[in-house]
Amino acid sequence: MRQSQLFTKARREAPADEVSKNAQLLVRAGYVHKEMAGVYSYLPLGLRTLNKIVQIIREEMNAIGGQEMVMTALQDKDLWSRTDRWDDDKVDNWFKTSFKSGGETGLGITHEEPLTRIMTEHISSYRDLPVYAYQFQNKFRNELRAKSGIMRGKEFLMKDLYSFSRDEAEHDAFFARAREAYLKVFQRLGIGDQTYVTFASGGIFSEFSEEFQTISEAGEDTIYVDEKKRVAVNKEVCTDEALTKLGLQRDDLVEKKAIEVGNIFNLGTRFSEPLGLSYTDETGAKKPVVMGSYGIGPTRVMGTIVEVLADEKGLVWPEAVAPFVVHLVSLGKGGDEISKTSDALYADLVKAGVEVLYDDRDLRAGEKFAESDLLGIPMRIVVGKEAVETGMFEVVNRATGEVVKKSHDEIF
RNA sequence: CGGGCCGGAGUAUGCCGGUAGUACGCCUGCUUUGGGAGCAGAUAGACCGAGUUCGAUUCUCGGCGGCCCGACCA
Repeated sequence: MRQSQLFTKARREAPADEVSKNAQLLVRAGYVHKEMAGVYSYLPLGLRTLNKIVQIIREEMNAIGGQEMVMTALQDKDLWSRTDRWDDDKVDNWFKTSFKSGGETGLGITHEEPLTRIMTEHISSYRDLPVYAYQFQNKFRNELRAKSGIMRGKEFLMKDLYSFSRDEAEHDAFFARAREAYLKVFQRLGIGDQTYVTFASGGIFSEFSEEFQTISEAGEDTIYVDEKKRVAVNKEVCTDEALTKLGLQRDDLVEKKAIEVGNIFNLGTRFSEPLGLSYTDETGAKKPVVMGSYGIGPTRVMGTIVEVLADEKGLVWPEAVAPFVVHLVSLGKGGDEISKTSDALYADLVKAGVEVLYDDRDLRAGEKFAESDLLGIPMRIVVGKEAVETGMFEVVNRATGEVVKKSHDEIF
């Protein structure tokens, strides 16, 4: 798209009320707008990036048999009472409200209960299992303290997948596949090298849950990393006993700060039993369904990518999640030879299906370059006098700063 | 939820118990055009309420809001 048509505007200074790198840069670059503490709107550029993150996760969830759906934000109090997760002294971060007609409701903090109930209408035989269902949906959590920009909000996008299996063995097999899918997701998102499967507290049905932790000073968690085995242990469970169970040596571990970008865990029959989700097996015996849950917060992931990859000049996006692949920067102005050359290249790029943001505005070169650096689009193509005279375009790699000259044909 | 810092224009600030000034930004025009240019013009501000006072942006109290540390984080 033409940048002259983009309604967002980059800012030179960071807003006074943001401290985190991700929020400062995303606000400056016009990707997000802060509505309140921990509550952000996603503007055109930000939404493009968020949607790319979502699409990568979607593809990997589909690849392991996930079926996409979407559930309601408004929650049924009675349902949550049945699993004892409605009362404020049990779960303290509900946003609760009431119906005009009477009765209470709350905005969804997670979706085990409604999905389990839905499944009771569709699962009754071993032949109906296993089932894997997921959604992307805004979650609402009344956090006492929002922090770290878009990484810990009160309203945030979440991908939550739930698995429904016949028994622990079937669950374990899927769990392993989900782990691999998650690793693939983070690899594709450009933070794979910094992201570790991390053992964390597991709850009642398994010894450990597995977190996906991305090394960053901006992280809230402390983990101990075994670089060779590419696994880590969350500080909260890092006892000698646990290390023995996991086959890790304390001497091999390095302490790091990290951001939790995903979490997968075994739910056992915690929800299926109280909500009556069971099936009849081959012998005619009735058994509770074994469940698991698998979360990734796309908005948190977006903030994490900024924290990990941005530099002093601004955002740096991996190509897979960049709002545009090419930033075409014209140094010409209305109607001159440079702008004609730029217009032609823009038209060719669009025709070739390249996602290109075209800076066709009449601004000075320095301002355009500074803003281009801030936006973080991976490839910048500069059209100046030289391009008109020699037919060679300057192609700049945002991440490395590397500059190469390419002809029109070499670009395509 | 415990603790701390803070609240005047988009940002940074000066002065002040007598109703707000500067710089940069933003906007317009002209000039300029390869790393945030110059000139001219314009726009834009005291979080809310109560109290003290002749008078409150300034002092006091109470709200509300923001940030940070901790706690929490299905």
